[in-house]
Amino acid sequence: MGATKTDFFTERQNQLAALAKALAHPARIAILDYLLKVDACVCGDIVNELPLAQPTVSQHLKELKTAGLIKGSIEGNSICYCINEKALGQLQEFFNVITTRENGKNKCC
Amino acid sequence: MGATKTDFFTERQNQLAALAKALAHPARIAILDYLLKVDACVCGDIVNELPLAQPTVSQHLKELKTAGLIKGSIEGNSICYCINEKALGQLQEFFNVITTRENGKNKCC
DNA sequence: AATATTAATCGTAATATTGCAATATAGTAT
DNA sequence: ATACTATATTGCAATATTACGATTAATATT
Repeated sequence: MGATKTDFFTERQNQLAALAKALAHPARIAILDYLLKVDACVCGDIVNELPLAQPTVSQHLKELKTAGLIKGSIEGNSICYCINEKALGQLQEFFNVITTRENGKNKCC
Repeated sequence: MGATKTDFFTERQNQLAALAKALAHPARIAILDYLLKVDACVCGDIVNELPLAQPTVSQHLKELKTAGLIKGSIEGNSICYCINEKALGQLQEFFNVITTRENGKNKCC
């Protein structure tokens, strides 16, 4: 097998999982870290920041973009990347549900 | 290849990626949803809630437990699972960094 | 003790991800 | 036009994930 049974889960569950999957690699966390650090758009020097070859970085950027976590716009012959803040709302909302819940509601553990 | 180059990233980046990976499947989101809904430990009726076979669910539970997102304690001949609220602090903190940032800092996009 | 219940583990097939060399594409500059 | 620069795509090998049947281990019930 190996194929996720997406049909049996809700749209929201699949969407949350997809967002989490986009974050599920240290290189992609590192890319987001970098975009946050420079606090602005960045035109392609991400490759120099990472210990990975250019095609690999390009692939990770594509996954982040597909998931909606970053945006990219063409700027001459380079490309300008930046964080897409709005796209993170769903994930943050999910965490808020968990952490705003009162502690100690569990009957065991 | 297929093997992630964890050595080249920071401890924090690897840890965040590992947490995200644990969330990166709709079944595991569904398990967390269910644990939040019943707001308590649940002894194995998670299998009945999901469209997956018992060994598959057991495997997903193991991943969530390894990542620290849930806890499990033995209760007779069944096992009691519940959310581990504390373990989510890191992920939430990461999102806070992103969303507390002022909007409009991007020069393009 | 014999049987049932609950959940983990093993083995394995199908599929997905990771990483990179090689190549392609598209814009810039000379 | 030619060469250069920046990024994407392709193809492929190594590895990881997903799913489940079969089995196992442990406790409960009769």
